[in-house]
Amino acid sequence: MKIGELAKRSGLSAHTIRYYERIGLLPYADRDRSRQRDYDASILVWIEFLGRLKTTGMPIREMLRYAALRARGKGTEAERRELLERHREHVRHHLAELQASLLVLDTKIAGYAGTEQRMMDNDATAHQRKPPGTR
Amino acid sequence: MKIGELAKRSGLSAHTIRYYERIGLLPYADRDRSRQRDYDASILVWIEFLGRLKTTGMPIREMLRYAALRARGKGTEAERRELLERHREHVRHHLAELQASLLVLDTKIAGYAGTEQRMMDNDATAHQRKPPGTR
DNA sequence: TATTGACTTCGAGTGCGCTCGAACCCCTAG
DNA sequence: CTAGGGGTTCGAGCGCACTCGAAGTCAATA
Repeated sequence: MKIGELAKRSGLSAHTIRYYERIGLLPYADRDRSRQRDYDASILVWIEFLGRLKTTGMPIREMLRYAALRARGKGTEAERRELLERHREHVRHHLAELQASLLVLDTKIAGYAGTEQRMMDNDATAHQRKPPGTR
Repeated sequence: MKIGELAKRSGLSAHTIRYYERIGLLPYADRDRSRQRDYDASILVWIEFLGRLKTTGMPIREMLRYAALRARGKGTEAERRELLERHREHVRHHLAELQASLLVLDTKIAGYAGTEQRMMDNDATAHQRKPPGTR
């Protein structure tokens, strides 16, 4: 598979794939006789996993640490697991925050729904202090 | 309340507060006789809500649209509600993705836990195609 | 043989959301 | 009266994760 095909299949752009290889997120790809990258389908599994890490907010720095351990192969399993477990905690935390904020959003929206015809003004522009005497 | 105090209470830096005012996320603050910003505690409510929007991934551009409607005051409730409802959909979507990825993470971690002494190698470095003849 | 189009490397540019430093001002306490 | 510790404006710089363009190579097709 050449880079264009992999781009289509992975959803990454060819530019991004080269960038990922450059920084070490993707292993250096074999080249064919004309120096073009030639991929095995198995790379898609790795790219998809990277996508999961990205979706869950892992910075590239951290992915690189994981990728490096992975490239070193056997004997790094415990470290990889720890890295992933730490990350999982971040994700759980973020998830909880998101859920809490979603509730706030729901409340706010419900407030607007109530305002629709009643104009209860739950959200006035009343930040500028104007106690008698100021200004 | 001066900017330093507000910074402490809101968790934003004074630099960030000024930046937010500059771009229009925070209303232009009244100044005292020596041209220093003087805040009413009610601004904290708004900052906290901005934090929710930020936590849930709303870009500043969008927050600005909301802030502008809010500043216009009455008559913009329906628009504000719509904006928030659209955002809520984004959040729900993101939440779902996060949950799915969390499951993947769990599975992966469980795989490593199993590998701990057994070395099942669920994650080999086998991307470089090497069918007999290549290279 | 000529053209087409996907590939190559390299380095510069982009958008986002801050973050910081410089140079200056003003009030209060010692 | 002086020193300190706030504050002010302004514009430049930063870290992240791409994204793009230029200039060139290569192989398959008309």
